[in-house]
Amino acid sequence: MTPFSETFPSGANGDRASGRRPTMREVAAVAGVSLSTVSRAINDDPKVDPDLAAKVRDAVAMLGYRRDVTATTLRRADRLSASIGLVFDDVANPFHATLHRGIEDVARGRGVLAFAGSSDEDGERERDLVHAFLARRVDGLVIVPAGSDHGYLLRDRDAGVALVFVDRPPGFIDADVVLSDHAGGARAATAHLLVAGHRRIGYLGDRQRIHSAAERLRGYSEALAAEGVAIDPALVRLELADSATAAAATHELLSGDDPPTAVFAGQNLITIGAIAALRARGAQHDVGLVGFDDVTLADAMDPGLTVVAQDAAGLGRTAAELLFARLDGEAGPTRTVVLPTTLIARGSGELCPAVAR
Amino acid sequence: MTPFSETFPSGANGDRASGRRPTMREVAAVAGVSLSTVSRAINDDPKVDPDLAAKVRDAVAMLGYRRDVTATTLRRADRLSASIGLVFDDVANPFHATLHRGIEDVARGRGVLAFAGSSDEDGERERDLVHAFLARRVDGLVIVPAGSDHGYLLRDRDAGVALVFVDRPPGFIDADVVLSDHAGGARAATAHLLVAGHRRIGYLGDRQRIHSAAERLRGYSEALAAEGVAIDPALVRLELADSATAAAATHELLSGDDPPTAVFAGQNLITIGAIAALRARGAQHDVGLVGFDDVTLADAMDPGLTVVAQDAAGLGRTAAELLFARLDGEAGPTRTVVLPTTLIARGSGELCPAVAR
DNA sequence: CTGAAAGCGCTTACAG
DNA sequence: CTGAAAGCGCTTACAG
Repeated sequence: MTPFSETFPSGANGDRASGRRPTMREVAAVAGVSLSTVSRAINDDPKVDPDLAAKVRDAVAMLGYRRDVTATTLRRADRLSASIGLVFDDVANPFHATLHRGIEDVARGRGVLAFAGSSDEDGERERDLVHAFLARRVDGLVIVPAGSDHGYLLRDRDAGVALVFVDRPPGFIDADVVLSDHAGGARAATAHLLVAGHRRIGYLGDRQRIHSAAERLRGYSEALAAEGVAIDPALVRLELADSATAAAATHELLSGDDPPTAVFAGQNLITIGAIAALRARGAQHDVGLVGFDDVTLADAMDPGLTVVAQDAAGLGRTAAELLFARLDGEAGPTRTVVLPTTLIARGSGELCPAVAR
Repeated sequence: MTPFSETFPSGANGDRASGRRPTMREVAAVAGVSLSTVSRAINDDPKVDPDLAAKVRDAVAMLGYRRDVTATTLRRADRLSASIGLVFDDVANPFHATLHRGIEDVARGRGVLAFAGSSDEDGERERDLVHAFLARRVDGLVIVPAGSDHGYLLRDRDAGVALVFVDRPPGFIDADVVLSDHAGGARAATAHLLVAGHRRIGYLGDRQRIHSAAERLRGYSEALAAEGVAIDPALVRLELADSATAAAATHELLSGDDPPTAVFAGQNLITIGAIAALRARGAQHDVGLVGFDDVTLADAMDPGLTVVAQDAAGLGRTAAELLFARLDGEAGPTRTVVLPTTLIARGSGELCPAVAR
């Protein structure tokens, strides 16, 4: 920006900068000590003479010096970068964003910063992201797995990269895992509807290749079996990936010969689709509904929406704690932590079956 | 993990790793060429002999070599790290998370990765985060400003760090800014209620020190003035920071002598509080309501929630585009881009004032 | 306790 | 077109 900037004709972007960051060498010159002493002082080495440390502190303040962590990482014996990488389905998805925050809260306490990226549930994008993180020397990775084979991480795990998988287990690699109790939550939701007197309970599920979706279907089935209620395949609709499909499936279920008196929606978007269908039919006060995953405004609905809520922030915090334990040198066998879900009754799950059906 | 790991007694974490990542030097040895040639081949330098390039490619594949971007950054003339830093109020906040995704989508196209962090609307945390990002040599920063003085960034801007502020303008620094048309959106919301016949329109606003909140109040005032409706201070409640406070303020407004026939809620959480209050009074079909910012399930409410929606993903994409334009060397004066909002009518904003009031 | 020197993994003038 | 050498900003044995 200054007229003299063209006196630095180095790289293509060489003239982007009109200033420079001060280096440790310059701090040493100003403080009148050696580079080694500056490094030690900045790293709070207790062996540094207090007077020299003060001189360094002054020089740092005067120059506005800030350490270059990338250079530090390159030279340190442990090669730690104080950075981690996070792979989500989508950073904008509320569940994943809350997970993100849980991880951040724990990382912040250790001065660790997080790269974040979205796989869009594509295994190849997951791997690309992971490789991009590793190229930037992250100390560890928290991954919501999209792909089904994580063998590509074996070499890096053996090189010391800490690894934690969240929400779904990884494939072909042994690593720490943090999960919600999907089956237990689905069991609780279904049992809740059974207690209200429902016997014909529809199930709307996501793609079964997704671990959590398969687990939730299992929970639904187990709860019915526990009460001796036979599973009617006509009441089960799977592979629903968005709200529109879920709404259509709901309409189909309710238009059948012997329709369900209640519906369990196996996921956020599915719940939204089910609500839309129920409202379109004016049936929201007649058909019971429990959804998996909580939603904003759930208690402002009419009736309020009963859900099974996951502790997304808790999943994130737990994942980060496992990750840092590994970085701290914990060497035991890998662990799988399962966090409980919570049923929140708000009205839609407490509707009783219509008498004259 | 191997029994021999204690033969590396270097750092505290020195025995964490049982393997090592291959270096460029090892690739050179395997390929039988010099380090320089490997570097050139990996950087797709067209001057490298195709035969040698092929040898390098093979060695890279055989060793599973991946470049260390931090070392690259240290040595490159332009010092670019292909990383940027993002500061949000809260990565878990839906508006910010969507902003995040918009930025990611543009950055991904350039092979750039993003660090993300939450300021919790605390200026000091914002600055700490920014400094932590800069210590990791980010090329640029996208900041939703929490603090009011960003002079601390002047030196870094002059050193070539690209800077874009989103959602609110920065203080004491000249930089590119991307904003929603908060005043215009609020004007449209208020005008929409005026058209429905409302003359007594309550306003529920956030803390006025927040730029967007002040702008929204301005839009409300201007719309009333344009129709010759005097502003009644008794109908305006400001400094509402959460849903509970907003609900209480709504109750107060509606319990007054000459209550409003409609309410404009100046923000997400405020809207949720207003809905809760209206429902608690059974007034949701009588009192008009428009909220600023869209919400999940808004169309599943009864009545559907009319809102003024921001284009959060568009704000993010625009911010990233401005950032990369600067990194590409664009040197012109700083720009402020204002993105329009959209009014989405769903029912609550189209209720007419009760006749006998 | 302090400093001079080596070197982390790369890129890039500089010769050839 | 290729290689040997210097050096980015740091940390860390090694002497003193």
